[in-house]
Amino acid sequence: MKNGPRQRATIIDVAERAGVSKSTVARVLAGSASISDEARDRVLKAVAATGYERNHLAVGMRSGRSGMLGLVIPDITNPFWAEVARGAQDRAAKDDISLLVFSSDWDAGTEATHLRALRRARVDGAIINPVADNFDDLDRFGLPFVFIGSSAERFPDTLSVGSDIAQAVRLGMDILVERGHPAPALMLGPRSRLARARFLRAVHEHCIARDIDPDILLVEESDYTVEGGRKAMGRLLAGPWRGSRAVFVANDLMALGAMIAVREAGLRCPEDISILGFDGIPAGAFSWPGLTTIEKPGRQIGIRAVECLLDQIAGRPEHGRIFLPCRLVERGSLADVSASVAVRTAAGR
Amino acid sequence: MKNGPRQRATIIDVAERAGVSKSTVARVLAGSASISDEARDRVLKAVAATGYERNHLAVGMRSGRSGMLGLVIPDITNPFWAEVARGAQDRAAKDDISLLVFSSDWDAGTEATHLRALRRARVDGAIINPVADNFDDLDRFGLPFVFIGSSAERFPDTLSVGSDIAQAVRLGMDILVERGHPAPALMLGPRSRLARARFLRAVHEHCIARDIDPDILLVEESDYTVEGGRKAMGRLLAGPWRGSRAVFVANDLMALGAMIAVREAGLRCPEDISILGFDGIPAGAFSWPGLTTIEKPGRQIGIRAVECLLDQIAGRPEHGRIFLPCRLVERGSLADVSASVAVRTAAGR
DNA sequence: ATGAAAGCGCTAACAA
DNA sequence: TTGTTAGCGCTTTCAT
Repeated sequence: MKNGPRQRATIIDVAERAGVSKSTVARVLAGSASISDEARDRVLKAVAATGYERNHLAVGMRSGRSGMLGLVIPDITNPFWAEVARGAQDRAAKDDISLLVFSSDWDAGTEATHLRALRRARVDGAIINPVADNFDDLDRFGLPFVFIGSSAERFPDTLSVGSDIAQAVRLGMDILVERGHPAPALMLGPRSRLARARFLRAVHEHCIARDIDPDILLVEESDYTVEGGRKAMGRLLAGPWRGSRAVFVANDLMALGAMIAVREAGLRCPEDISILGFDGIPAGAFSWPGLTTIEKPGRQIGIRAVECLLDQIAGRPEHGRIFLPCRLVERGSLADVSASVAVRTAAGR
Repeated sequence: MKNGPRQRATIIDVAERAGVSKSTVARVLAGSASISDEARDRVLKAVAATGYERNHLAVGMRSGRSGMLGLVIPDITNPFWAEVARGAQDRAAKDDISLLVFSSDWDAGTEATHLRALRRARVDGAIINPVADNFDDLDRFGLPFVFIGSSAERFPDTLSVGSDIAQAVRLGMDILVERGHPAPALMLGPRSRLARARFLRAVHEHCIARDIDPDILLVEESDYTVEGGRKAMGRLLAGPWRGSRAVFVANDLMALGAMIAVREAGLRCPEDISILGFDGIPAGAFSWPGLTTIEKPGRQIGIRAVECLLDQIAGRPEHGRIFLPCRLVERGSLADVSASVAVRTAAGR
């Protein structure tokens, strides 16, 4: 049990050993041109010999650039956000930038605390999934930042990277129609969430384009959890049901819950009820049947967010709002009744 | 799109505004006792008025404490490691410490790069799941650190926090016996992994204690992935099978794969084959049947690792190696055949 | 091409 | 109790 620190070499040690001045060493390290080969050589050797490693704290202090970025997401334990974090990490590492990662738990107070920590740590910028309704600290935040995720929509004037929900919904409705479910039931999140409105709007747009009355769609509401999805599906199953037996669920966790409810009701998915999810969480691959879903580009969001932030910090032209396309992941939860839809509808309860 | 930085107040601004010296401000900020109420009052007011926030870079530079810790795990996208990260984050936040998180992808080179980044960032210490076989940089690492996870076992002389695999295996074998599967098949990870040996050793110890010949246990080998587990289960199903039809799988991903293979073979879990997993990943809750498994205390590991590291940094008595107990999570993948084991065995293929 | 020196924001002696 | 001062390790003029 001896793992302890040691005295670290500074630029002065290197300078002494190389027989040059601090400034020369700094120049070599910075890759400056005006350096004699001989000097550079001796400095490099001295660096190797002393095991010198630049002190980023000192650099940051002098230059005003800490070489760190902050990432504030709701919960690193949530697979989607973990993907985002991973993308951000990888992209940042490319530029030799470190990431300070925080989980806000969807709590405005916690978020505020984390943002303060980021400011004190003097990160060069931050990527944030905002939870506070009114980000009034926004102006006072005093740091370059980029918003990510659907909650960023509350701030249309702010740089942000998110998934293209409208495109995703279109993708979902299209495959549903193709499989013979032109009027699926909808299982949405809580009214308070902005993503819900956006989801619903996209569905309406689709319906209108297809000449379907959006109001004939059954709508059930839940809370984005497995248990919530289970209960909501129970309600759906207990009520009247028009059209083909398919549900477009606004999040995978609820979809998984819905699947359980179907089984509990003695029915089968997809034979009796088709389920289409939304998110692309890994667990969807292991359910039975596998969950057909729309996958959000989590990793890409992380990557683009870092790039966007870096550009902003460097004063490069800004990007505005970026919406990344989602992808259909076909597994087994969607039945194809396009050939027999009339029959099935008649036979339905 | 106006989110930009601003000029930040320094301790000098505060001092001027309060009409005191820098040192007085610093003292107030540090909570020093020797301060007149009047001075404290004026400083506090000035702090509020200027919106002053301590510059951690500067503090770190002067004091040698950056207030940051490093966390290097294989992959933040892996639910177990995400749990660990979350635990570490939460514990660190309590002490107002920030976490630099890196994913090594089980690659020694990547790990080395990340460790270098941590050193340059002058973190006060690091929590590492070591991937390098020989951590020969260990002495040269030059930072207080704590190892986490099973790979830490390669370094018995080093502070570490991990799960108690022996206890976990005992837990698993006990429930297996209780349910009438005294001699389950074993699905293990690759030979190269240290966790495998430890797992196997614990099984042997159990067997010997129960007077069972360990060699009668069927052993299949795979690679800790879902697909690997699926294939391995296929092999198991194709071969001869002694005793009750139960498999103790050394990781949940493989267990989920095994479940799929069972279904593909036209069999049912748990009626035909019982499966016991190991890890406690969330996806296990959504499979059908739910995966009965042994859950590793991921979050606790993160928490304890930070505490252990902080203690080490502060020079408090060290902890040595810590093994945290695992927990049985009962879902539906384990049949109870204790009453009818003789019959079933006879009926088995 | 190189060195000397100032200073980033803060803490910690040392004086007063 | 308070102020003065000397750096922490580095970058960056400004001279040379």
